[in-house]
Amino acid sequence: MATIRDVAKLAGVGIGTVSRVISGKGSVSKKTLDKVSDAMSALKFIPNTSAQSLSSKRYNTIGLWGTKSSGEMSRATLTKIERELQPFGVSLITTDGERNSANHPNASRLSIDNLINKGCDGLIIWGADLPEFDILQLEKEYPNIVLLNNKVDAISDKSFSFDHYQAGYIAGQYLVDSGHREIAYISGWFDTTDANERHNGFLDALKDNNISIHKNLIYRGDYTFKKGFEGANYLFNQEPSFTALFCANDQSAMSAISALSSNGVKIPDEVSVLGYDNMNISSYTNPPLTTIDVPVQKMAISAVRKLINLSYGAALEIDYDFGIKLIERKSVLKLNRD
Amino acid sequence: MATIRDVAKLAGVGIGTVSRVISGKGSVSKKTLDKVSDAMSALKFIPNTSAQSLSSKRYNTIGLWGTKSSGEMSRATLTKIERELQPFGVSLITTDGERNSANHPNASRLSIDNLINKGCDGLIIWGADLPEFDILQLEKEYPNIVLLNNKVDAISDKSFSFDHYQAGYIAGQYLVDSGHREIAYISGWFDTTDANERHNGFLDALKDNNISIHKNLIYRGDYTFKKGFEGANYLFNQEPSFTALFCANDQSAMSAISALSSNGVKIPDEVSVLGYDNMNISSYTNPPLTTIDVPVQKMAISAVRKLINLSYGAALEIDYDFGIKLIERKSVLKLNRD
DNA sequence: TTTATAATTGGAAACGGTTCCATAATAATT
DNA sequence: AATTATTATGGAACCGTTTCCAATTATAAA
Repeated sequence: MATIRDVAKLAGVGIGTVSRVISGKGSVSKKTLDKVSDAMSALKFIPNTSAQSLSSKRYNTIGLWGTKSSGEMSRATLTKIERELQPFGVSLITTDGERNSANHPNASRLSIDNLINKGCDGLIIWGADLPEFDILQLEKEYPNIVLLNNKVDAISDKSFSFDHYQAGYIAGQYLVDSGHREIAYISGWFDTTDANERHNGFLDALKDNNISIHKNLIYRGDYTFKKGFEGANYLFNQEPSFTALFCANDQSAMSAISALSSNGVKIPDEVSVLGYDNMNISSYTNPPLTTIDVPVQKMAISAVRKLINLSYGAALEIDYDFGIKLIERKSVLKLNRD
Repeated sequence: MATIRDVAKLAGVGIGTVSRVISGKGSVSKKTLDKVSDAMSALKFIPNTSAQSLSSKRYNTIGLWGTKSSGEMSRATLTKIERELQPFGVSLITTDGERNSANHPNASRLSIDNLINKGCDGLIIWGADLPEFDILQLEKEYPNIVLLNNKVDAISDKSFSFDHYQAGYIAGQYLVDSGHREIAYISGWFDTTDANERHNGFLDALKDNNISIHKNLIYRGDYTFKKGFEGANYLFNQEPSFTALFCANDQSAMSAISALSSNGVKIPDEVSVLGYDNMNISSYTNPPLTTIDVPVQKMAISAVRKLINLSYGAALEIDYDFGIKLIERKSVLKLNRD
């Protein structure tokens, strides 16, 4: 591997000049620039990143910290993030982070520190696993962070999240507006704030309409296909019966539809199903799934852009507004249409 | 940030000793080890990775190179890979690689070089985008690579792939054995070798049974839900009719089932559907999907382990055998059972 | 006790860049 | 032409480790 000194020698210039050529900063005359460029390609010179980072303290890397429970981030979203980074020559280092637990009360922070120590110029904290206090603490020590799918008011400019309460509310209201009164519900986990908000929003909408869900018609799921399937089978055998089913995410909604259908239930004629997320696949279920659109990719993109501004002093435009959209397809029947 | 010299001074030892403590290599007496450890934690010392890499030429990072067309690698698989790496203190850097094209005949190699220059000890080349010649060339210059979902005979010990030809064959044979003669087919893209192998295997199985697919019953898909849906609708309107449909992956199979069902076609009674991949969701379709299991995660894990051996001189056991399994669920009807 | 052997230790040199400052070459101004 | 401002340039010092070797100390053998 050729070094900057080899290049300097071959080009007949000093190492400072070569460095200036590499970085494009500082002034170099056209003539020397050519000489150096030639030498660089003759030697197939490639700057050593470790040396660069060591002396400049810039790592050209950002870290993505998230846990299994951060939610479904598809490869596609990851790719979008990488695409934003690429023009800046920055790469992405991903981690499967730890959650805090009884035995490891600050496992999360430790795994974050680990990531930072790998050499990151900034961090995307994805999901709402980390207690707010810890986030604020972290942000104080290490300001180049950005929250994805989580909101902390004190650093709302670094938060890229979605109003899950409002979205849950809209979901509930939509079922009511469609004339449904007997409503069943397959929930998700309740270990993150966004899950709780969605839950509360949904329930509040019903409450505001003087509707309550019969306790037999609530099934505690975990966002998986499996629990959606099992949940729907469970609910199918419960009393009272119901005309609509809200699922905390599309995955459970899809498998709930399958379960219900295979029990001979006609959807939406006999039971309406409302999902949440708007996954790729949701347009291709039978019937196509009516669902709340959660624009993860948009949020992710905004988050990285903000992080780029923060970490590299760029001035990219940032979008903070992720409107709530209910995508009407065919899985919810309007009972009051006749 | 405390440096190794700060630690050395506080502990009253030389920097070499501190370095030995950090790495755990070389001998250090119990007493000094304690002194140094104390000093390290007192100063919250954390070794600087850039400096370490610069002088040791070890980066503790491996790169994952793949393109959109590499196939569906879920976040779950990525996580599995990270989990294998974690015990070695190695992290993963992912890239959305470029494919070669007319204007950029060696875009792939360039983006790979880019990744290498970021400082990787090894590389996972995921998918079969890269021409075999380029792979061999790359492997010569940079032996720490491993192929995932691709096979190059000359470096079969570094190839972790699945016998797609055989699997395709088994799929075809299964439909025939189940008594199907009128078979339709939604293919995938044909731009990677594995896609072609699967295709050939499937067709050869039919040929060996003297069955040919009517040209109207072949739909060229692209592995997406969308094309699966459109394809099934297309085929539904074709003559002649068919009793079985093979889809090149589960995604298209799922949406094909939806499309067929919404046209009133009973599955599997009227049309059997066979998928390929065995995704998470495939057990929860209606009916549950019969499909070929492609153990991506297993393959990925073996690949990383091999790469760890290669890059860090470990001696992990490697599994090269990824058996082909056809998962019988409910979407294929046995016509000859009566 | 003496000698041979092994374990421990310190620190200079090297890794390959960036930064910064002194100096040289040019250009602009008077 | 002399002076001043600007642009170019070289290279020492530094970033924070690892590596290696010489020197020291402890241990075992004679």
